Amino acid sequence: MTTASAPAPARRGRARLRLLDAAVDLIRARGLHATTVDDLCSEAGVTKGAFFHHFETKEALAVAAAQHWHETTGELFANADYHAHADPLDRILGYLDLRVVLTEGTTEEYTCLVGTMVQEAYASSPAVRAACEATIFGHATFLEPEFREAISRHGAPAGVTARSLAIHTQTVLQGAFVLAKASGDVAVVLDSIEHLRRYVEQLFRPAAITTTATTTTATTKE
Amino acid sequence: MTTASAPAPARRGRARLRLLDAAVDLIRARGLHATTVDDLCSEAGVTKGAFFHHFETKEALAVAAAQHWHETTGELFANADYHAHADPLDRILGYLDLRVVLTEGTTEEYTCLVGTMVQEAYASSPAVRAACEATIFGHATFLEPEFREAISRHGAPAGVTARSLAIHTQTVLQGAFVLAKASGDVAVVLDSIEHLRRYVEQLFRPAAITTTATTTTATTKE
DNA sequence: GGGAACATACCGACCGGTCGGTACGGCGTC
DNA sequence: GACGCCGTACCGACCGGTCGGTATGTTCCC
Repeated sequence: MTTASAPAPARRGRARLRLLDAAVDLIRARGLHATTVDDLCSEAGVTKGAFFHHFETKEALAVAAAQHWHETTGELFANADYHAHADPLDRILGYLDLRVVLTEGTTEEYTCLVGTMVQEAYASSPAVRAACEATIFGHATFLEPEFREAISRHGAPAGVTARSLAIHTQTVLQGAFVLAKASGDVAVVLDSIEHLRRYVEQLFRPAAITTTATTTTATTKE
Repeated sequence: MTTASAPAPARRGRARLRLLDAAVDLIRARGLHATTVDDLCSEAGVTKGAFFHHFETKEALAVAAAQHWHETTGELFANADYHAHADPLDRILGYLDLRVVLTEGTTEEYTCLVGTMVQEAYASSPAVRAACEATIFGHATFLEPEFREAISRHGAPAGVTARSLAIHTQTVLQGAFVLAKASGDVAVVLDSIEHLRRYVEQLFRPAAITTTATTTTATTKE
């Protein structure tokens, strides 16, 4: 067999990654408990033997999937081009714009793996809970410097900290995913991001928001 | 055995309600799929025969539990005394104060049943999803008149509707529950409610918020 | 006495996990 | 450079237990 030829699928050595990708897809759609090991194996195109060769238990796969999710999504946001803005507020709004773009596709495609998993596992699996916590709050930490710089540049009301704002951003997104799953409509995500954007702008650029204004920026429906 | 004496628990005739209460407790702690019918029966102190006498399937119990949750929590908010405020903004802030008070207890005691269930069931069970949607958005509808009156009295930026604000309030709460489960700390709920309160105040009473002020209202930690 | 409200025993499917075995690639040896 | 060797990756049949659901009583109340 050739060493680096193109068309050969080279299946061997990829079972772990295929299982992690399958886990991200299936768990987001069905939840952790409803996703069986056999489901994951058939979705990944591997056998049960391969599964338990790479992961000691199903719980261990869930932990690894959370880390995998953290790495892949972290890479996505780290490479985004909204970081180019000079004003930290523009970077924050650019982040929210990116979150809007990322709502393309079906519900199970744009919602968050760890937000789904932690609701099921927070009380039953300390390892999964900790992995989800690390992912969510790690992402908040990633966003924190932008808020810190925005506060030092534009000021902020008493009690408003960069960390708290970064976490609140994740709160709004996770909550929006819950309501999107309940309604089957992505519009609620876009609406809540819009409210969050308005809150941030009011905090750091209060002149831009005019109460009872007639500015034609209504993109949300209803 | 006496017919209607006081200390007798009068167990007969209450299996359905006991099962619904058990479902609220167990599903919030373990999730829907991880909660078995046997778990529910032993928690409720009834047998499997009673379970399937009252509910055709486990899914039917989940739907009924969502409705039961809707009724009991709806009663709680309908009877709350924040409705006495004359200014609709005060009623909204009073609602948020009540949500803060309701975070007493453990995580599984203050989090939301339907927010937990819908994450697992939105794709697999249309009936459960619809029941959760009705509960969440029904509660938003309950809150909507306050925002409508606040807008008509105080004005609002373009694109800000009463329904969207009521839904956004539920978004923040549901998201806060997700992060509270991930961190095991209720503080994130209080912090996000504080941000939401600040957003609402900025919308309807902008003079109250002073950027870079030194007002000593810092109740959140960190 | 008849029907609603339970209780008890049980079933078949399924699920997480095990285990003996196989395919493959690299590496030292002569 | 062919060969033997070994460790890793992977296979798939199988097992013990669990789960949702059923069938068949039994009890209570009108």
